[in-house]
Amino acid sequence: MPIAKFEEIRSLPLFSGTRDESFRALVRGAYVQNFPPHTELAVEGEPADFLHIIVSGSIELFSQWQGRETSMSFLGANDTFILAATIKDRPYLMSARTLEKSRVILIPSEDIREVFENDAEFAKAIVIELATCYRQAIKSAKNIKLRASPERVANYLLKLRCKNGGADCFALPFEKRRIAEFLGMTPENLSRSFAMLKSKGVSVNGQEVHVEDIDTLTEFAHPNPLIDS
Amino acid sequence: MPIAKFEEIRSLPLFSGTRDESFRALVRGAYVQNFPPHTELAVEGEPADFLHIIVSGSIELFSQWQGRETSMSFLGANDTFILAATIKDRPYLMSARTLEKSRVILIPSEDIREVFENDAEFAKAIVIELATCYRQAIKSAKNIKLRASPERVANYLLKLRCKNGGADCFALPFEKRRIAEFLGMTPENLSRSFAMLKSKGVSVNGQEVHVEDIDTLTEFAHPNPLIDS
DNA sequence: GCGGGCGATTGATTAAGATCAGCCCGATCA
DNA sequence: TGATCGGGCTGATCTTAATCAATCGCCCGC
Repeated sequence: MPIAKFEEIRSLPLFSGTRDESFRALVRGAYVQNFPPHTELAVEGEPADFLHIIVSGSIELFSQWQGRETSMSFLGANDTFILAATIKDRPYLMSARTLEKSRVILIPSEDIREVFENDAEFAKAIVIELATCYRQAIKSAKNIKLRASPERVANYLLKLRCKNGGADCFALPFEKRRIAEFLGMTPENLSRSFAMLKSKGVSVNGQEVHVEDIDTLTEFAHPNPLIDS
Repeated sequence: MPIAKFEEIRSLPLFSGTRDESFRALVRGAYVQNFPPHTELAVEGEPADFLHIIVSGSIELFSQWQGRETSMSFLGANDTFILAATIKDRPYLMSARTLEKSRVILIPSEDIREVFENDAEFAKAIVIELATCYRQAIKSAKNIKLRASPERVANYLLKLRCKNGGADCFALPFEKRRIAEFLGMTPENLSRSFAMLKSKGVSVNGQEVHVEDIDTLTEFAHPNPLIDS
């Protein structure tokens, strides 16, 4: 594996404090892999053999039950999954698939657990990462349980706008049907939500979003840092 | 604070590995408090000044948005909250209230963070605890997003039965309206779900649940370890 | 023992969202 | 260039769940 790639990983919050020795132990058994779009990298229920770190591309975490499917989250460069399963040595709770061509580092779970035992700094970094994931999961649950679907869509658009530096014009990052699943609704209803949000100062054409009246949209969405971070 | 109480706490997974010195540092600033039923111990949005550990009683974590409220989880003896906020030094994402008379230990967040920095064993224990909470949150989200409400009720009853050692007769642990909120439905619909589950071999009278046909109930519920643990 | 209050239940109604079906449009490819 | 396929849109319909309203039953205090 190219040294340069590891230097990049080394600087991630998860590894920045680890001892050189520990980092080398992690790297030793690790490998990088390229995946084409729409490839399953992990299947829920299977043992967590590797911690995954995304170098580039984007990945969807999703779950299934009785033939139904729901999107749990979208991940991008430098994100990791699925840490909790690795640490606890328990099966994955979610499946993972690439949304586009993606490059992923895989580190054997056993190595992670061993370094975690011996390197206090690494353990602390993991705590921070897990606490962040946990809080994100809580926010997501609040979003689903407390808001109706057009409200979720409105807040999602506000968050996207924020990620795009506050620009009033930006692109949806994924297919609409993925976004719909993530927001806990059908593609049809996402479409209808976009239609009704026209009256709140948003227009969506294909992947392109135009926020024409941020105040009206914000007033409708009632964004809240304890949900939308 | 009575020494005996701390001995009990000392044996919790979260503290069992910590050095004596660290444990003493944690105990030094801690105090125990009794709360009457229906008392708010924490309000979402406020800074996380204390890690809470429940000695006895039961506590509900809940959230509000725009006048709506939802129950996020129920906690009992030896459970802790809200660890992630304490570690990250960020505001609570959920409010907490007692459901009955409860006894709670409060440890200043700063002490937790300091010991966390210096005691690797404590940090590791926190990782385990956080990973468990995270996985629980994911399971809960899957439950809400993938299942219709009578399915959630059925699986909730199966879980209760399991907690009661597999007995076919047991009591609901909380008021029905709390359970309804937790399961993401109205009390009316919880009532209707109970009524429809009669045909699946369950009868609910007041707080008393009677599982008369576990096979039929199970077949309807399709319990799954990746959701119901 | 008698009201009063609250949670639970039940039925009627309304609203929200899912499903189904038909159509459009742009990308792809023969 | 024309055919095909898949994603997305839209309207109609159906299902689910929320809301509203009335009643019941139980606990508690007077």
